[in-house]
Amino acid sequence: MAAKGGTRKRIMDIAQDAILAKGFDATSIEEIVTAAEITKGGFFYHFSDKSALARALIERYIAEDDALFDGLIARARELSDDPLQVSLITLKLLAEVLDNMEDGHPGCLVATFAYQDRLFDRDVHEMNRRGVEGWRERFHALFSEVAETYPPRDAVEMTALADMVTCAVEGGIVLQKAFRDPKLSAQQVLLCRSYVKLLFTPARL
Amino acid sequence: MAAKGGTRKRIMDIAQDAILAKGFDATSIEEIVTAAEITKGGFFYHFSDKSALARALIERYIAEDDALFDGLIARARELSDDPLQVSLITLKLLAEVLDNMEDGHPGCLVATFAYQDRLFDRDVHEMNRRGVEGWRERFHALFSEVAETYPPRDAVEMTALADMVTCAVEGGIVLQKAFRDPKLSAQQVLLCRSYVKLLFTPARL
DNA sequence: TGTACATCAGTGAACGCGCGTTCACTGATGTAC
DNA sequence: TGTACATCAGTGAACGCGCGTTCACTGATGTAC
Repeated sequence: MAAKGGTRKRIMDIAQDAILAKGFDATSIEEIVTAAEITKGGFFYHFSDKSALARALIERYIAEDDALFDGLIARARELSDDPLQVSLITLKLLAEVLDNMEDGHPGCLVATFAYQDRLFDRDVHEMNRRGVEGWRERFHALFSEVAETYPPRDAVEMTALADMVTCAVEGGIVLQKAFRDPKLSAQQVLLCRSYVKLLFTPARL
Repeated sequence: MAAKGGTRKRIMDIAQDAILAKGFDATSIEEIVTAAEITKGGFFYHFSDKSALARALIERYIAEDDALFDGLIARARELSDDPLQVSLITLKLLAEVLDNMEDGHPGCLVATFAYQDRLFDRDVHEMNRRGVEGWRERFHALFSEVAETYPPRDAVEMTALADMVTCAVEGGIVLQKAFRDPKLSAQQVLLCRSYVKLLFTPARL
């Protein structure tokens, strides 16, 4: 028997793994409860229906991801005062986090849910949107700060540049799943970092 | 009654739309045949089982995508002899194609299948891998050619740079679905283009 | 300290529905002689 | 030109299985007096 409150978390962990490998609809409650070593009734004690599971998963996923990004940015700010360096360090730290995941990133719930959005209600859509919006805002703030000091060498919208980080991660995960190469998303984040460096570094010779 | 061979294509078109909006498992044969105005028996006349549909879809999707990329690159080569310009024109043309899709890109089958790979057999995995590999090879050839003439301003693997184009499209589609903003993937391709420009353009002052 | 009751975290059996698949059959078109 | 047969592109009914959901019940733990 797991610790208090352990069953709910175990259900969610098992469900998330399966959903990221097969999709939401193809992941049955039957297989979840078998893996969690409970009965179907136990599942419905914790979640009123299957869509309540979806809401709980996306909510948790976004909260964890937000905390991760905030942690990386805070750490980068400890390591430098220069806004460009803070951005570059953040992206390096993000690449390291992705690189250190054994077997690579298991997949982004936001991407899965976005690609299966007909299955979900307005609540889930809204949480998903707020998720990507949160990432956008964080990187937008970072890059805007850089642009105040270092004029960009090409005309680029800071919102699009902020989205580029998310794209590198999301696109990298898709490629990494298709190629079965766990290093790809970290590599793409580093490429994004290289762009930020070239874009903002002043010409010195 | 549709033209000869029309039913099979109609089934595939309807199925692809539904799969890109809900996932493979959640798309039932029942709903496909209803929309195609045939019976279930008719479906099984064209496809031995549901997984044969998956194979046919991914095969067609990759062939169409390959043809699209080859067309864009060929057109860019008509417009310039300079390898850097060919790359930049190709990326601009790609962004225009994405931008001209009303309601945005409906979603990439390779991404859907990659995110639901537990549902499919080795055949589908292999086709998926060859799909992303084809895109990688095309852009790798393009960028390698550029690098021979224009030394890159940052140490970057040409394979990773080639994957960056795919990432911009794939990541852009994920964001565009989450934000419900159809312009996002074209924007990300243009950002990728800006990176290629900065990376290879020689310093002139 | 003992008893009564409430809450928590499930069990286990049952349900109806929709799914993928099979199969005998059919009507229209194409081909051989 | 007419007839016999084959193939194509499906129809329509039936199947068994697994799915999400419900519900009456249970044993362990917590709280009130």
